[in-house]
Amino acid sequence: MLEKSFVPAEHETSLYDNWEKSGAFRADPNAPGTPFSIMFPPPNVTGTLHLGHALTFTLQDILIRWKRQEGFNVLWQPGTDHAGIATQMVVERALDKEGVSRTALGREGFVERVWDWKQQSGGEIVQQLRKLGASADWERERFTMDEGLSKAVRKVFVQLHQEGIIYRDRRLVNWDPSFRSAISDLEVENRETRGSMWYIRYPLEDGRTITVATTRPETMLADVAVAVHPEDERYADMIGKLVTLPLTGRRIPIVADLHSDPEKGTGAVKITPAHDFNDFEVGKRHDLPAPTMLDETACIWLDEIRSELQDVEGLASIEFVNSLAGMSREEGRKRIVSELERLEWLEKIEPHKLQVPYAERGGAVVEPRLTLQWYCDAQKLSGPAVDAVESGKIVFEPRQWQNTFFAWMRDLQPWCISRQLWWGHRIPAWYAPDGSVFVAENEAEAQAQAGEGIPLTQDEDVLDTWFSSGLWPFTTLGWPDKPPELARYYPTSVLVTGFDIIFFWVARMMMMGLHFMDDVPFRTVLIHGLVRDEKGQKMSKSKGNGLDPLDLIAEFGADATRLAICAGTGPGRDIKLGRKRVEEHRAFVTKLWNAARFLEMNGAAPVTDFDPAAVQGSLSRWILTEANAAITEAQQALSAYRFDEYANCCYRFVWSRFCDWFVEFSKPVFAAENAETTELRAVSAHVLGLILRLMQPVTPFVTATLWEQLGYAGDFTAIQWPETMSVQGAEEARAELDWVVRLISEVRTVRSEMNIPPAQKAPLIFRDVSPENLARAKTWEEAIGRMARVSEVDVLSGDIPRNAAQIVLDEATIFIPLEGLIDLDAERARLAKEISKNEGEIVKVRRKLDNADFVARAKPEVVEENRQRLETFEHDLERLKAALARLG
RNA sequence: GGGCGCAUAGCUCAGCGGUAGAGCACUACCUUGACAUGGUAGGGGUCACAGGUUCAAUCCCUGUUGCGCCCA
Repeated sequence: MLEKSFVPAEHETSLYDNWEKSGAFRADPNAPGTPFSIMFPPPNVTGTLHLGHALTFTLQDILIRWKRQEGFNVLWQPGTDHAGIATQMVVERALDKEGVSRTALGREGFVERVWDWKQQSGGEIVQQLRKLGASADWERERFTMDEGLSKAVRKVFVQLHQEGIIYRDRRLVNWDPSFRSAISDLEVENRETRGSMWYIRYPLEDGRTITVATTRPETMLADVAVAVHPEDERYADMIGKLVTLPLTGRRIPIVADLHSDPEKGTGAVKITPAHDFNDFEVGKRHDLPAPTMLDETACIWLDEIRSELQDVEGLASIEFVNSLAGMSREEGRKRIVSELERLEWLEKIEPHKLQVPYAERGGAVVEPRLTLQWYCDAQKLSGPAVDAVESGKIVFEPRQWQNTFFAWMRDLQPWCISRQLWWGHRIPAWYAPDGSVFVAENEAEAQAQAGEGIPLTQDEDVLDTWFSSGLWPFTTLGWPDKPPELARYYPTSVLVTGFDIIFFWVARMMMMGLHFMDDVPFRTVLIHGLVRDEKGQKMSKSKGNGLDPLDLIAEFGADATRLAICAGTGPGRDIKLGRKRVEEHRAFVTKLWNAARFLEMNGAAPVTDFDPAAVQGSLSRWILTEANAAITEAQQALSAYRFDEYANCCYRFVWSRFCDWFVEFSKPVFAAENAETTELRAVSAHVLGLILRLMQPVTPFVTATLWEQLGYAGDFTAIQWPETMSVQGAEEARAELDWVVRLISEVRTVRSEMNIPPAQKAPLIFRDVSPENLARAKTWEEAIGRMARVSEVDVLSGDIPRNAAQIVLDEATIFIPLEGLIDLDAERARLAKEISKNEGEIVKVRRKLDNADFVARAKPEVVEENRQRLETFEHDLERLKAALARLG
């Protein structure tokens, strides 16, 4: 006997453990079946489960479980990435607490500590994903720093280097002065900030001055030119002249460059190539030097400008500039501005809004910095990826996201892949004392290239984490070896991820996959939205509006959490989620549980060899037909990645059909104990089984619990997706039950509107009823009686009852005599309302049909449909009017 | 500044060239034997605004407004 209610916490853990132990999630490349594979978007190894994970992994699990049921050879490949910066931060922070510094520990010792950390507390998230029910093949779990994946990374690096796609270059990068590392331009977030525009006068040698406007006055220490627009008449005769830079006394030229916007500021801008991306380009165009004046921590650093410092009375002072050394950029700015003010070279300060680059991780203000780094020429890899999307080999779902992809791919910048960190894949490049570089998969090969006896040192830097993530779809499958799973599961079927990761990861997997595997990494890219709170705000720790999915699971169950996510996931749309939403969906789990309990109490149990085609009863035939429709709809919804429709379809069938009508209609049959009862027990058990199978992808726990406790045959993890059944007399059964449903609904409505207490039963007296419909009413008399509070079903003989409510249902008029109970005025008002509704419709339909253009041009079936509607309305109207007339 | 998306019931969202829908919330009634995490019924919408195309527009096109996101 099932418990009174389903308590998820009592079942989830043991169910999941059993599934995992039994190997239910295991992929077998040697087994038959069309492959269906999904790669985990690897979460950070430092990560803990948040709702964004819950969303993406729930959707993936739904697809995976569904495809498993459909008999595909399924692989869901799990794993985590090593998250270079994040992990290094976590471990450094732990070391801080012990009073140990990273540098004191040394590189080897530190990396060892990171591995220790990973062993102990890394990968918490993969445990949490189990709580969600994620049915990944955990035996295949991979980590981007695994030996196999690391080997692949080295191989890829070496090959791309040989192909000239990876190279070393000295150019500006986004530099995080707090981590002291280069970061990707994708990891920089530009925030609009209120700042100032400083107007500084630079003196020409002829006594004139030119005023430059800048948002970064401190970088003037490294100015190498002033640029004006070539067509700006104000400055035309200054081009080519020299100005003396205040503070440093350096003499720099005024150059003409299109970069200067005459509309902005004064139209004259200072050029600091080593500290601004635009200025860097200007510097290249005019062959200007690019001295740096900030060190790796963004403090003022004079080594590269010291030699040119000069004292100029009232303008420049070596002593002053020297006093700035080692100051933070913020402090340096203050000192420089006040010195300029003191010397009267500062013209004015205006409030100004500007974009300030912040590091997404850590939040430091990013500084452009001129360094030597490794780059990947992504542009050379991009062609095939763009082709793959254009030709439809890769399909974005929803499709519009391909535009975002194209826009980024068209404007690809060289990808800086080196990071000044210790945790990550160390760059496989070795240097000889003379500076020559040897790129090889290991030191021995590098040594062979360099020649014996040449001392080599390996590059200190590591690779961007996304470099290894980009290889994920094939390195997790064993590449560069060629194990069977690589051929079997690559290309993968669907990639599921949020739109925020299209550039970072999706595009890079495409480029790498196509280059090294010569085939796309996945066929479909399913892009979903972000999870927001109930008010539509982005969830974040600082706002404190975050919701822990583990709390939701603990309180409402994993099934309810998954249902809420599934039902709320419209195509490509953000999903608003709160506790209340999850609570609502728990009600559905409960409803299903109770329906199953009812059937169990009434002796319904699975029957082996049950044959839907042999079913006789019309109620049974009807519910089987409805089940067929639900199966088809669910199938279509999932095929189209319409998770909302899939959930909706489950709701409609289980709640609005199965529970609301089928279960209610079956009560008298169960009570009767006859041949029909036996059949109905088998049918209801069968349909419940279909429901469990239909809903397994979204609510695996409650469905499995019911499956096992009610004694359904076979291992739940191996159950199949339901197929539609052939049902005899489906149309007749549907016509019959639909009529009874309409009758009950009408009677209920009338009684409710007349305020007739439910305890007061009343007969139904039919007039002008067809023999067929009368027979239906008689067959279902007991159910009609209970559900519509009807005492008996009769045919009118003799006079029309006085003081009766009247219902028009198809050909029949039905009287509900309620002498003394109904308010005749209310009944008149009700009928009048019905009449006016009908009349309104008739006017609308007539207007159409009277329009010659409509009849001539509209599709014939539309015209016919409207004629039918008119007929029905007129027919009902006539009877309703007669009913009203009878009341006097 | 460029691009994209959204605007439908109080809320969250489906829909879509021809009858405007669901869930929640709300109102009334119901402790009837699966379920009060429930049942029954009901109210509630110029489908943002203005043009256009069409026999017909919530739906397609153009513009406007408001909101959100991405890129510069």
